Order: sequence, then structure tokens, then C-alpha cells
Amino acid sequence: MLSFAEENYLKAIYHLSVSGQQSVSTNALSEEMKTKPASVSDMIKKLAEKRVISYQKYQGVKISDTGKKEALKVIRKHRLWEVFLVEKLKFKWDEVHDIAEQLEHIKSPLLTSKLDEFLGFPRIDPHGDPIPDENGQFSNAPKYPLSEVDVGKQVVIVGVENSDSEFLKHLDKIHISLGTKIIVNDKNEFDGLMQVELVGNGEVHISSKVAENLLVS
Amino acid sequence: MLSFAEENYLKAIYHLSVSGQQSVSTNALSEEMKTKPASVSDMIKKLAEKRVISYQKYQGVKISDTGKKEALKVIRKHRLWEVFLVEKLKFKWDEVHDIAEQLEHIKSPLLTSKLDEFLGFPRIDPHGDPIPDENGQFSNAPKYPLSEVDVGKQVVIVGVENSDSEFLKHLDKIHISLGTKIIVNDKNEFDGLMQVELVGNGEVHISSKVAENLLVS
DNA sequence: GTGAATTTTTAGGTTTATCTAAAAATAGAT
DNA sequence: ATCTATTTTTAGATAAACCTAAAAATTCAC
Repeated sequence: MLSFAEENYLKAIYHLSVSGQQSVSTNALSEEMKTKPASVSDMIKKLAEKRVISYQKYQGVKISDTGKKEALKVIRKHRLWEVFLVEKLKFKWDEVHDIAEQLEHIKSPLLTSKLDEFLGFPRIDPHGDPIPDENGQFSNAPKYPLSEVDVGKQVVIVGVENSDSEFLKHLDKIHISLGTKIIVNDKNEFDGLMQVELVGNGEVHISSKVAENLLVS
Repeated sequence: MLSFAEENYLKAIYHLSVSGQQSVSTNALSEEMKTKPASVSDMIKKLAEKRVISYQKYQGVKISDTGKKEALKVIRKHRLWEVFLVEKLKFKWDEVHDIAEQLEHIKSPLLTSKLDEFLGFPRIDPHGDPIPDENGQFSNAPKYPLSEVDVGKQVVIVGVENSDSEFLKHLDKIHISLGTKIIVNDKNEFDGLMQVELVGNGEVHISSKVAENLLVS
């Protein structure tokens, strides 16, 4: 049985493994977890003993198959609860992350599967991220940052790279949400500032900072 | 901000205060919490520092007004989540206690009030216990153990004194649930064994052990 | 390939929540 | 009212999850 702290570390290791090297450094992990590297060293020893990661001193950690399964269980719960909060309790998409961070640690496989059923077996969460099934399987349709789309192309918003409340509220303000269709009208060479058309809903300017965190397909 | 452990102690102190003396002994608390008296001594010092109880050495503890408010917040969440689990996720009433013990510690007042609204502002939980409102107010209609009802009287089941799964499953087996109307046909002087008629649904025998834990009005 | 910079680990300390064993205070019985 | 039994508290330990400071290993630059 993993503690809350252990689950959070494992989740971070999983995310860093997927989005970067398969080997995760102590420093990267300490930054992700907002703890000191020394604390990470302590924790990874415990996680290695529990066989959810493998680890050789000074060589970073690698998540194991059982570790991946455990991480995906937590991620599944996090995303199901986010769907619940938005679809059923009418939270806005920028309000749900912190609450789901708490709910994801509730331990009851039956609760998770009944929640899944209650929600109609959703496949993506309110930020466009895929929800793993009981076996940890999920569909991973390719997504690209809007910043990489060429001028003239039409794309659909399918996700966000980060779920910070400030970022999401900004998207609301410029009328961008999941499913929004946009056409890139112009992209500035110097600073990456984009002009995009919200199909049938006017034109907006999108900074490179925002464009890098907006995922399209 | 109270920790999970502190919330659990406070809840136990509240329950013991309501159902017994206003002053709660270290031993009673250690039994309720399934910890050693020495651990209780440690904890009540912390709770007294946080002003949620008052405490004089060797004299037991008394819950304060702020303590009562905090306890009722936790109890409110526990009971709302139980309603959610039974009404929305179709759990049986004997399955929800342990899950609600986890969910009751989720910290988000907005979540609690939105859940309350989603559930239609329920006033009692699946075991017949009243749900406090945001201000800690709740209706406390008087309830008596079935064991104290006289022969010939008709009453309605409105609650259970304990929520142990085994007890609740037994009630299911003998077709007793909240709202069931019963008439006491016979009560044995020696062992308290009762014969009761489930109005329009036959007759069952109820041991004193069960009758003491069944609340009626 | 050696020395400096960086990363990682170790050593030792803190807080929270528990424990056991022993000491102190209270309560009960005659 | 005193002596015994019970209750409660204190003292000292442990495990989890963090910290700081210092030591060790690795990496990078030239």
C-alpha cells in the first residue's frame, strides 16, 4: 500500500518519464515535487524497496511495470474526479485541479469503477487528457502545440499542456475551449505572436507562451 | 488547519460528548480511536493548543464551540458523501462507511456546498442520521431504540445506532430498512427477543442485540 | 585527463502520530 | 482515612516525510 506522498512521487516520476527521458534525475524530481533533492533521495530509496521504481545511486530512477500501473491508477482517479467535478458539480475547468489532487488518493477500487460508470465511461478529462481504463490502457491521439502549426492551417483545440488556473482563465477570456476550431492567420517570426481565427467567432492574438501550452490536432 | 488525525479525534470527542457526559475521558477516547491512552494524552494537548477542546490534566476533555463547529463540518461531509455513494453511485448502505471516512477529510468548502446542492440538500444520510447544514444546524427528531417500544405499538424505522456492515446486512436479510413500518407483537421478558410485524410483509424475530441498535419514532 | 562546477547522497535534525514502560494522580473500598 | 486499583500522564522510541549542511560522485570544460 502506497502512502499519499509515495503516490505523488510516483505520479511525478511517471509524468517525467513520459514527457522526457525514461530515466528521471533527482533534481528534476525535486523541482517537480517542490521538495529538496535530499528529500527525493530519501523517498526514492523507499520506492525502490517497494519495487515501483528501479534505481542505482547517482543514475536517476526508472519506473517499473508495477510502478507504472500504480501511477496510472492514481492518474485515472484524478481525471475521473475532474470529470465529475465539471460535469456533475458544475465546477469550471480551472477550479478542479487542486480538489482532484486530494480525491485521487481515495482508496477504493469499487468506488473508482462505480464513478467511471456513473460518468458514462468518459475517455478524456476536462483538460483533454485521456483517462486510463481499469487496466491502465488509454488512447493517446497525437497532439501538437499550437505554436508549431503553420500559417494557413486549420486545427482543433484538444488539450492544454498545463492546468494552472491563471492559464485556463485566460483561455476562457479569449473564448478558447476544448473543441474550438481555429485557423492560423499569421505567425510573427520574431516573438512567435500568432493571429488566429476562431472559426465563426472573430480573431484573437495568441502569445507564444500561450501557443506552446495549447494542444491541437 | 486540522490534520486528518486531529479531525478524527475531534469527531470522536464530539460523538462521545453528545451520547454521554460532556466531559470525555482519555480512556473512552482511546477505546473509540483504537489507540493507546498515551497517544490520546499527546493528541489532546495539541487539540487544546488549537483551542478546539478545553482540557485540565486528569479531568478529561470538553469540546469547545469552535471544536464543535469543526467536528460538524467533518460529519456533514461524511454524511453528504454517504448520500452520494448510495443515491448516485448505487452503493449499498453497508458499503459506504469506510469510503466516507476517507472522503470526509477532503478540504474544499466549495466542493461541499456544490455536492450538497447536487444531492438536492438531503437532510438525512442513508443510516437515518441528520446532515448538518453549512452552519452546523440540523434537525434532531427524537429516536428510541426498538427495544424500548411496548408490545402493540406501531413505529417506523428511522435510524441505526451503529453502521457496521454485518449489522446492516442482517437488516437487509430480514427486510428492514429506513421507513419500514413495524408493529411489536411480542416481547420476551427473559431475553428481550421480539416478534414484530413488518406491516404488509410478514413477521420476523428480532434479538435484543438488534433491537437495541434499531432506532424508531 | 584534470580541475571546477554540478548533482546526488549522507548525516543529522524536526514534526506528526503512534507505541511501551514507568511514574503520578485520582477514585474506590473497607 | 488509608490502601489499592484504575486512570492518566510522562519519558523515551519509532517511522514517515520533510529539512540543512556537508561529503561524495559525476559531468563538463578546456
